[in-house]
Amino acid sequence: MSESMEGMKRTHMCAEVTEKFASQRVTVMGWVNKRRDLGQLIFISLRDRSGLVQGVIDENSAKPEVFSKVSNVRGEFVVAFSGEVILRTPGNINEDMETGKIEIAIDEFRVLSEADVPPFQVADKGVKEDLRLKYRYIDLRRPEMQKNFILRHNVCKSVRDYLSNNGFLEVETPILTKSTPEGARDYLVPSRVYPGNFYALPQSPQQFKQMLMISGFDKYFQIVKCFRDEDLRADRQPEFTQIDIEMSFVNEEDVIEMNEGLVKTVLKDVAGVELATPLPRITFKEAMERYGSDKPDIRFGMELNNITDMVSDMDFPVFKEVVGLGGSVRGINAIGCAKYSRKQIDSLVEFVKTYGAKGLVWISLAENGEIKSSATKFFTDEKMSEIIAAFDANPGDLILICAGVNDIVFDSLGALRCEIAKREEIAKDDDYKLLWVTDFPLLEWSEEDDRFYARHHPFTSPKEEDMDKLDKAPEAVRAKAYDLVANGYELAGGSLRIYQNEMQQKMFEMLGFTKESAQERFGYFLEAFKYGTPPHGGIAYGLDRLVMLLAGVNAIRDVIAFPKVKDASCPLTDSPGEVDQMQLDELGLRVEKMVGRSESADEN
RNA sequence: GGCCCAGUAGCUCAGUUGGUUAGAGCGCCGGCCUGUCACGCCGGAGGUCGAGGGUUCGAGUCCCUUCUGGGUCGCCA
Repeated sequence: MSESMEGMKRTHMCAEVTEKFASQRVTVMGWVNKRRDLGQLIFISLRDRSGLVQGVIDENSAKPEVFSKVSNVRGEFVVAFSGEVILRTPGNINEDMETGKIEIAIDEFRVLSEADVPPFQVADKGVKEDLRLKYRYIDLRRPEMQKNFILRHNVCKSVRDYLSNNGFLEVETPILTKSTPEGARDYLVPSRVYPGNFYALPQSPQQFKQMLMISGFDKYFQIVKCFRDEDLRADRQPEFTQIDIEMSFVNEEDVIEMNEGLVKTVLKDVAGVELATPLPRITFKEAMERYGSDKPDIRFGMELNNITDMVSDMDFPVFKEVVGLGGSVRGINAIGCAKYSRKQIDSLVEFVKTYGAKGLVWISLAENGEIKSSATKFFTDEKMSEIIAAFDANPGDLILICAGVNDIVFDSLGALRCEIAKREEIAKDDDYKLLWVTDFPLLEWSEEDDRFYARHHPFTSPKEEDMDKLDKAPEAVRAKAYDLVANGYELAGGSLRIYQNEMQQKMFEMLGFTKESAQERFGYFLEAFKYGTPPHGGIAYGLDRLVMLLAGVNAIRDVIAFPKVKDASCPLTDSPGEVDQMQLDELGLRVEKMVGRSESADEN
């Protein structure tokens, strides 16, 4: 039987009831975390967003109807109780609880809402993802999850405060907008008024924020949902949140400096971390050479070492072949990994194969000085010593070498050094190592489509000093683009934009657009540039990733209240779902192929 | 679309070489208990071993197909 809360008013959140309220009467409301029933004495551990507080009731001094209500509650019932705050005797203090020095002597008790036995307990650890998400509202009661969302709120607040204090305006941009087929797949929304026409959900408010610069807002930001219909990962959801920023009359230095202030402030505000600025910067080229990645994790070393020249004279087919093809031979020194068994090394070989590598050549330096290798017979003693010296390897180390075309070698070794760091638990979650990666290539050649694509987006400005290469060697042109990288994650990415119409036309031309097709797709945007465009640039952060890093979790699902699962569906609402024929008719849509989700799921 | 891992009680898991009636902890139900806080003690219920097919005298265990979830490659201007 549930009761009304009429006449009862909550006076405190659970965790607020500390010893300073001793002998005061308080009223708390929340969920029964646990009932500990000792017969004539019952303890109720009550939970709300703030934490826990314990209520106690003694059969001998309590009204029988109150005692009976308390003895009948179960976990997750929503209850309210009032009573005097009493200090616990020294032997009964719970040091692990904020409110462990007191308890509430219950004299009034109401069951506001009963609860079925939940499918899993709030205290359960390691509950499977699909179950957690199906009953997300219960999952979100877990203190770890509540902590994540309080953190998320604090991050947003810190960002808003900092940007507001620095002259930024938050302006909202449309969610129903126009499809821009460059880049990720769009989510489409059919138009009722114009059957056969579609809005697209924004992949980012890129063009709108640039038009806001043209409008003279000068400094804009928005904490905004973005949508990309691509496959999910631990750090990728189809809808995610960006901290989107754009500034006028700035150069790269201005944008970088402002953002260093931002991350420094956020880290200090929410995590108490002192971030040393200015942050290190490396160019894209250097990031690839040293870390095999454009988002290097610099919490640990194991940098890549190019030994192509050193091995070019060797009569080893694996090396010889790639050197002949213009590829390279590079490796890393996995410090202290000579202990790896053959099986463990084989698993590393399998690991790099997923990145397209043919395999790994390894040299293991045992503690006792013995040297083993997967290619011993091809190495002279002299060559072996030379390579070991090049990697600065000592007894106990394991050298892992990959040969192939550069892209594959970088991908493989870049991922391998992170994999080894993970296995060896070298990197700590609360060690935040941020850096800027700069000087990205402007364009990327697509073999498949036989054309260039903008690596960042088609509004990114080339570097002045590379302008002369635009026609002769487009692939060598660098962009005024920068990424903020933290612990191996791309935390933010941005650029200075093209603000001159001729340059923008030129860019479209290079991307293979005809004047007409550029006009058709981006006409409104090009038009806007004609009416007074300030030089501008900006950046966008993956808010979910930022919060994930600060929360010390390894999937953005844990910092998104109602996330999607791997196939982009939602186990809680069971979306996406079919719609009525009437709705389809109204939109002028006919479904050709239907793949049911619910039917197949029900058969299990 | 590819590859890898997992699926056994409500939850988390164990289950040997294929062999008797599939177990544990938590939770749940009933009883006892006045200082618990992972309360304790006694008793009980609860299983399509994800599903389908196959091999076998015999399958949770082996094989095939499939579903669900996770990770990842491709993809993500």
